[in-house]
Amino acid sequence: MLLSKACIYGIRASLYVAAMHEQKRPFVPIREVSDKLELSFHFLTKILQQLTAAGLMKSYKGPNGGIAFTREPKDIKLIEVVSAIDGLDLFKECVLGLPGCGHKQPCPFHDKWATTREAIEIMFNATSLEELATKGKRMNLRLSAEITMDDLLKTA
Amino acid sequence: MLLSKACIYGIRASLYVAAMHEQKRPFVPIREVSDKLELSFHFLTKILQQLTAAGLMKSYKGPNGGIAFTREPKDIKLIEVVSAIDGLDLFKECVLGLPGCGHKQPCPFHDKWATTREAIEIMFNATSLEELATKGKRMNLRLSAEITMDDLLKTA
DNA sequence: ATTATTAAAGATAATTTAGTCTTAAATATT
DNA sequence: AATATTTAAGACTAAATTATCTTTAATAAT
Ligand code: SF4
Ligand code: SF4
Repeated sequence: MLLSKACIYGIRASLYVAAMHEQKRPFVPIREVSDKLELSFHFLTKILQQLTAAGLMKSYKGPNGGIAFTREPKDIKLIEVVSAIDGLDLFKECVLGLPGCGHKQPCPFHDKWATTREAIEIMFNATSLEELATKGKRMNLRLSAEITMDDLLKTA
Repeated sequence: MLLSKACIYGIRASLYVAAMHEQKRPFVPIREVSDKLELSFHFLTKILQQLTAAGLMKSYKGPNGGIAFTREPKDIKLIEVVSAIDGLDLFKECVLGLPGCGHKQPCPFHDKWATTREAIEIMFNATSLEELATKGKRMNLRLSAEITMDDLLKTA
């Protein structure tokens, strides 16, 4: 598995919040996100705390509170979410798990892996939250097992 | 992490056995592999059993026993080792963990991920054990934290 | 002030992955 | 036949990840 569950949930939640942001509703309660995406509320809370700790989101307690991005979703790349939750190891590590990739003597897989690894990094680096959220809305794609963007926005 | 530890150990062990195969020493005791690569003998045993169960290796008990590939390492692709241990989910799954990738409505990440995922699959599909083992020998690359091919072959 | 709503924090539990240890079965050597 | 070597199989333990539950703190509305 490329990304941890926590990271996947964090990305999906980020895409939901980004979609709401475009609807001029920047502050969203975590409960709403967890309900809509069918995620554990408490688990998601912890994950989103990592995003606020990383400065990607801000939070506000109390009625009408919630979470929101600190910057415009068009300026936030997916890799920032990945970095805040899983870290950047995926883009630095040896595919064979050997320590000191890039410093020490390479392993036989190095050249091929370095190329592939970079493609993965570029994918996350070149994709903004806004881009995916917009595309999701335009094409009514899904953010959950059976729930598409239309479903999500309908009852927002 | 792209591959599980079990899968990583399985690949590293396979590369060692492939290198020995080229030295006209097809049957290698598991203990030798675990010692050379600094892996847990029992853990590695279980992993290699998956490779024999998958028909990739054969084993022989008793003195001078060990494991060996059933086919020439030049005809065995890395993806076969990955498949036997981690399965092929990595090459089929949604990057966002949604079920039914390819059948159900896609997620917003789909197009980019499908491309990257294919690059990963090609990497494992287009690389043979022999290729990496030979390259490792030729360039004295490492198969363990501090142990290069030369070290491994020297005391074989 | 009181109450309701919300995120933060922390304790606990369940699951999966990783790793260890023991015993059994097969084979070769003597 | 007895012994040593080696893989197979299974029980067990440890660690990491995933998930749940409870309590606390902040904020708003009444
Ligand atoms: S071979 Fe390359 S990818 Fe693998 S550990 Fe060495 S430097 Fe890293
Ligand atoms: S968006 Fe694409 S990659 Fe993601 S689940 Fe759907 S089909 Fe799979």
